[in-house]
Amino acid sequence: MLTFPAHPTAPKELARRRLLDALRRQGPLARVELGQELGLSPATISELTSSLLTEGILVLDDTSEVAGARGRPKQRLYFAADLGAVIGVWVGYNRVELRLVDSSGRTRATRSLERPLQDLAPDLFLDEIAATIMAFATEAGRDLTIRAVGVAAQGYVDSKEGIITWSPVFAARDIPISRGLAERLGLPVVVENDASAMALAIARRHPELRTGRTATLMIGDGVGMGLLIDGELYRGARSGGSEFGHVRIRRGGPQCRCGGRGCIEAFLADYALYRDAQLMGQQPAPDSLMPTEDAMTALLERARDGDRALLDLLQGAGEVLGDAVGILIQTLEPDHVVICGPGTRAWTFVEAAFDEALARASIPELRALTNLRVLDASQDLLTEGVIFQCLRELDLGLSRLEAV
Amino acid sequence: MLTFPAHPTAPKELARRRLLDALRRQGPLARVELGQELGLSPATISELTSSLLTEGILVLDDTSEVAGARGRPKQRLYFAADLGAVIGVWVGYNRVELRLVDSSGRTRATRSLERPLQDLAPDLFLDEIAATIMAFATEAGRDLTIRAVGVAAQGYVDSKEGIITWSPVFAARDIPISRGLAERLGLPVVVENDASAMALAIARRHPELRTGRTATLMIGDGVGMGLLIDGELYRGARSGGSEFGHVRIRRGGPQCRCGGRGCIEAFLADYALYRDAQLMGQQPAPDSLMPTEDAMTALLERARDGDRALLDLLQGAGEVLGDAVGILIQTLEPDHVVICGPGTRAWTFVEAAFDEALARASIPELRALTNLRVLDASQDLLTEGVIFQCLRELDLGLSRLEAV
DNA sequence: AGGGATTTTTTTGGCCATCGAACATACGTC
DNA sequence: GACGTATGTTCGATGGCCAAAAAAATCCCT
Repeated sequence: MLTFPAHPTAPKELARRRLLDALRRQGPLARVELGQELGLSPATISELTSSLLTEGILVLDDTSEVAGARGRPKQRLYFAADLGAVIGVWVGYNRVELRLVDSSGRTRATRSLERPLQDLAPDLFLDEIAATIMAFATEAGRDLTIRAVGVAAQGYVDSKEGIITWSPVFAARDIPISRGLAERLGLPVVVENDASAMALAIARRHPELRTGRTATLMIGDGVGMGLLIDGELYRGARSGGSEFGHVRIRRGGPQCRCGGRGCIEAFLADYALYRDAQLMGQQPAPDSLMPTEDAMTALLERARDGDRALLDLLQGAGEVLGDAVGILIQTLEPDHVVICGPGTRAWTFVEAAFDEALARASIPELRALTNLRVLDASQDLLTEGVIFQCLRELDLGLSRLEAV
Repeated sequence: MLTFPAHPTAPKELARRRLLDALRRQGPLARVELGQELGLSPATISELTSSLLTEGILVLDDTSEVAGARGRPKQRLYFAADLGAVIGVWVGYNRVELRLVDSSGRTRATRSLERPLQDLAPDLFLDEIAATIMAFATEAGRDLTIRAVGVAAQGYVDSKEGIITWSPVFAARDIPISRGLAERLGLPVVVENDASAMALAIARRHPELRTGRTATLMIGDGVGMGLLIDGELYRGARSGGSEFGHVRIRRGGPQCRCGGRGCIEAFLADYALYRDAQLMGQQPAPDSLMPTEDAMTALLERARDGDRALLDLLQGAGEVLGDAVGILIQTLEPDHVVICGPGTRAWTFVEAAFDEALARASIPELRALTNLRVLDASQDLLTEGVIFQCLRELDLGLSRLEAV
């Protein structure tokens, strides 16, 4: 199978789809809860779920028992684990993260590879990725049928067409990820901007972020932003994410990977901090390679030891971040702003300057309406987010009714 | 009546509401067109419309005849004109615009008043506005029942609660417009940010702006931004609009009305241009009052005559505007960006610098996805936009079924 | 002029998704 | 062990919606 099933149109299939999607988004739910969620009567829910149960699509979920309540206990329902699996892939500058999750959402295996891909031509790039996925699948998913693959990548992604239009981490442009991988793997492929994937995954863990507007700022290899409106991804002009990291926040500022100058990313991303720190220390400027995790830990260590110049650098980064969040608040007035990613590891050294800059860059009345939080979210969530989207696409197929 | 009717929940009323809303948004439509729009069969549409016609809510619309087509001609339907009227009010720094529109959307009267309101205390402010509306209603709407009032204002508006939380043009804060006017007028009141109202009105005239994301930048007394997603208003944290004009785009830039420095508005708004032009001409800085329309025309005249300093000033404004649109594109990736408002009158002197700045401030691949247009939209649209929202709220009442 | 051709609108009969109400079930509690 | 409470199921009935057929209103061609 190469493509995902189409959206159902028949009324009954639509109801099934809404029910399955509610389960996917809200986790295991009892029938009464589904009824409230979907605005349907217990009778209708009972009919829908009984067929889904006999078809083996749903199962009773014993793990999430709520004891101590009066009355007949709730029976929570969730997806069966034997409906196949999906693989989520995050492609970074010189690293690839893989995750295999079964239909019930349980992670079966993960893998992390150091593998520089940035200079490959599109075809070779696709060959490499496909081979990596295939190897992972045969090794980790022996007993499972792989149903789909999700890819999260930095940059501007057209997730409708499945193309990485432009990415700061690949030399090639307009890489047809979906088509290319689908041909090589014989599976449907979802492509998502990595910050969007992160936003989705975080919202799954924090239900309060699923109502209203949540802007999730991810700082790491680059700076990305994912915007959720009532838990659903806001998609830009071509179904892509946002390139908030390349908002030019300082005129004539430092060089950025995108070719511009003074982008937010050029102050906050790992490579930018590393580059500037090296320069300050009179050490030769590194070539454009990404710093290793060890190098960044060492940098943090220097800051902890009170390296004045480095602390100034981080303070400058905090200022830029404050201005950036100011722009977000003034432009979008989100209910929640989440700052996450590896870039938050230096938060203690950044916070003061951030607060001060944000105070100057936003109107107090508006700032007060926005709930700000800094999360130490692990990179694992990137693959989780795109896998979640994959599963939702596959659920469309499950909502189809078999002719009997 | 003080409040708007609640959203219907019964299935039939919901269908009526969807039908009426489609008519309100897409203008007069034939039954077949309604069927396609709503995904309902001709049979269902026929049943729904026949009752709406006998109830006198809809009428046949002869004005929009399409000749030359084969087959039986379409009968377009639209709202009857005798279901009452609404008044739309735009409250500016020292001007109030009024418009009276009947239920069929036809403008029956307009009025424009010079009336400084900015220094009044909330209660007096509400008294003034209420008196103005009342006078206009008794004079212009003699034969019509006024059903509701819509208010468009600059600043951060909580349109759910009907409060102007913060506005650069009023000294007072948290003005309870909805409640205050509803008490004084005995009518339900809609409050909307003025740029949002403008965005709605423009989208009504340009159907292509109703699909995808449209960011409408309005430059005039201040700088506002309204964001539409598939024709529907994006609402921030507290159902407000956006205060994009107070994004701080230059550190330590010129003073802004909001108290900050270097806001977009402080470079582009009429008062800012006027102030800076006066300063340049060695003339005494004007007090904080808004320039009159005449003063701005004179300014434009000086630019046409080749006043070097003034042209530089406008060029600087163009640069800021380019950077601002760059931020919009990088953050939201809208399908359309519309620049409108009185501030566009100097466009010829601004354009070159704008283009250059925008090119530097955005990634070419993303910029290419955004359709940019500059519209010479008149201020009249402000009242039209908020009236449109009023009518939609009132349509909720029409979608209710009478017990028979 | 008149008889298709074409498209819109109405009418009719029937289906099926959903619901209300009664019933069955499975606990805690006293 | 009876009662209270909440969840889940069964069954008959409702009514929103549709497909198909018919009617209506124009254009078009001979």
